[in-house]
Amino acid sequence: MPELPEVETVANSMHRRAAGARIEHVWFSNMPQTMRSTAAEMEPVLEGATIERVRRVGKHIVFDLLRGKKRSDAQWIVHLGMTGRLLVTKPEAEIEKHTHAILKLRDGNEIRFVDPRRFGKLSVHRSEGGFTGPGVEPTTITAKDFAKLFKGRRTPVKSALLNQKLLHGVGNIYADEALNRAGIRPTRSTARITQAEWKKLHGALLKVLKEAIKLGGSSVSDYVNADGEEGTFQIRHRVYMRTGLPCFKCKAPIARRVIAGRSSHYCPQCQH
DNA sequence: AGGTTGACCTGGACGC
DNA sequence: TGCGTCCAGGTCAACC
Repeated sequence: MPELPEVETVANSMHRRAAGARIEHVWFSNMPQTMRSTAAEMEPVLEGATIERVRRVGKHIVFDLLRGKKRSDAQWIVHLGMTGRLLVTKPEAEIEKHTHAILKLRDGNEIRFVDPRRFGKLSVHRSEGGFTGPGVEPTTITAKDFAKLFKGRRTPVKSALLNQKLLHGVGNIYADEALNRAGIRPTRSTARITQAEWKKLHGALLKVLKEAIKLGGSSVSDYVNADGEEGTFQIRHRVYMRTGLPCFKCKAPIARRVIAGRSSHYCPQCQH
């Protein structure tokens, strides 16, 4: 499900519902692949802590915690993978298949992590400055720094956009949508993109991400926010999952090609 | 060192 | 109805 706009929507809705709540008890499924930290590492960090803030960093959801009145030295990090959902529910709500974590809150609600494909990850993070993510934030980077990020690389621009160590937060949908709006083919080498095109791509990416955040993200199959509500940006998709359908601008059929193992959608006439 | 591929998972859609 | 194939919002380790 989750790229920057979806993760931001989940983090914000989770913050609204759970900020200030105290965690009384936690439970984790017996699925070691989902736990980047062990249950034994996470339990003492979470139990008895108060949720100070929930926010997005890249594609990660960061829980800032309080121990009494003091900031905890540890943060709880949730990565939704492909199909992860982080929900606030009443305790009597049916426990769905593939539930991997339940946090019981003092206010009576529960935070639940549900993830059928188990590509999601739960972990504890400890460091001086807190969790900063693998790369740079696409929403705040300047056009100049954006172009600099990709300098000296020889890879399809699509692969570069998906590289979380450079920009973090951009995934398959928004990479395709930004490239379409900038008129650049996903197969183009980063080495042969002009300054003017970098500027255009930066602008297009920013615009697409902002608009998607405003619409609560894209619900393609099963993505929902912490309140179980779907996003609506999928109705604005111009290329993603529109293979063979006519381009909205020129009517040419949208093409699909696999780049870096991910299907990439583009207009063969509008994107060069 | 940087770039690409396949593995990790479940489940839904589609063809026969 | 069922079975086989392909595909899906993401990362990693293992190769070139």
